Amino acid sequence: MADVRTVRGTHDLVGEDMQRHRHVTGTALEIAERYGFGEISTPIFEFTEIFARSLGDTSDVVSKEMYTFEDRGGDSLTLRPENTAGVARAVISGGLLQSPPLKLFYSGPMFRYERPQKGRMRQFHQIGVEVIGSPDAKADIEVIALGWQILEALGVNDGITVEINSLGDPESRNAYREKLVGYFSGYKAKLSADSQTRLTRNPLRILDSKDEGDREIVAGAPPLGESMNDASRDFFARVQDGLGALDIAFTHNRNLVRGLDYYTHTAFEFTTDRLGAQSAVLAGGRYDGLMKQIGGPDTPGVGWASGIERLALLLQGAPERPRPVAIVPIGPAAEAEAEKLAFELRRAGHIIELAYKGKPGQRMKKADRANARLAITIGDDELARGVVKLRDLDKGEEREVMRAGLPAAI
RNA sequence: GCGGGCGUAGCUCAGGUGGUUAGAGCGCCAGGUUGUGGCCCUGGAGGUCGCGCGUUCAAGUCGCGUCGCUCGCCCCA
Repeated sequence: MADVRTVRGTHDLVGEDMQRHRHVTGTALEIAERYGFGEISTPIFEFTEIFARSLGDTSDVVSKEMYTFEDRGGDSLTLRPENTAGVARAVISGGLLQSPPLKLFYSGPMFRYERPQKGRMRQFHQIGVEVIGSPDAKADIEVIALGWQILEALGVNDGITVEINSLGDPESRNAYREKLVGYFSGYKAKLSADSQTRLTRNPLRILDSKDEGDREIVAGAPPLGESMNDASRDFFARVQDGLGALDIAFTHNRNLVRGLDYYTHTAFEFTTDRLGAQSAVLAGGRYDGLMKQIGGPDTPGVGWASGIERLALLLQGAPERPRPVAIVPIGPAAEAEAEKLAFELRRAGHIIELAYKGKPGQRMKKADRANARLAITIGDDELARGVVKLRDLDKGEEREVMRAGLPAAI
């Protein structure tokens, strides 16, 4: 075999894979539109600074997973590892926030330099939504409901758990961070190497460490709730009540955190145990500090992203394609008539299969393999009489109809 | 970056302890059926056995290396 392959961690999407992919994006967009979301598409690369500033230098994504390169003009550019920063940038640079809230849906490729494994690629695709400009808990509820409904419409919400948590507002969060650092410092020597690093960089992340030893220490850590001020507590209560009123089942996972500074209040994750080591199918939260951090106005936001490949892995089978009608000409005169008929029926909205060549038997076979529901056969006899034969390929029954009445007859 | 598993036809896989022209099923193409699919029969195309080096009279098979894929760790969608 010739030595031509895709770059490690990338895949071609074709056939059933492509159908599943499109089914996910199509379904998601349709439902997002029901919620009043408009679609946005931002460039797949941005100035590196956009991601570095929004994600923070210490995050794994920025420190080791970005595809960064210098273009011919000397600018440092980066293939987007996620899309919230790009959308936020678009909102600022395009002055889109005239009448908040702005509700945006996107889908497209993202790039992270990681070791590929099940449900994880170097080029992967996400769908996502952002509500920008509303500090209201109703936005959090709506966004979670939208995610839930998309998974329901895709038929994959069986076996999915919705976990939510709150980090509180910046005041609560900072108070809690100090408490945590105080607590974990007492166990510093016993923490895993990773968590010792986190202690200075990102203490909240110690809470969801998977290390056994860490977990024992985490179990005794002071709960976040104690550090929350009334406003934060109230906000979280409204989110939970709102989800409860919609009968969306969720669990409160106190160790679910987002490490970055701009995250506030709600954090949530839709998880499954059907994706090997990857459990997150859809995840997001409120990011009230983000817009300001990348140089825009101090504007709140909430959103999520979901991996299309992961959703596609959960899909049972491939979505069915609409069945075509095949035209089978018999003889040279019918050949020309078939092309005219195909054009006419396609313009009338029908899906038409017309093979370029082959004997009638071969064409019938092709019609069958194309999963055609009907075959229209035309020979010299039919041509002379102004009729065509309609063959039902499921039942094997054949009948004659007038050529002139065709678009309506099929 | 670290660890496990696996690389033989388009796909799924056979190929005891090395042995001569490398096989099957599915799929594909054609014929049987010069105006009718599915089922059946017959034939055909398609392989540098991932790549390299080594051991040997002889390597798909053994050894070493390398590349790739895959699963897991970290982290994440």
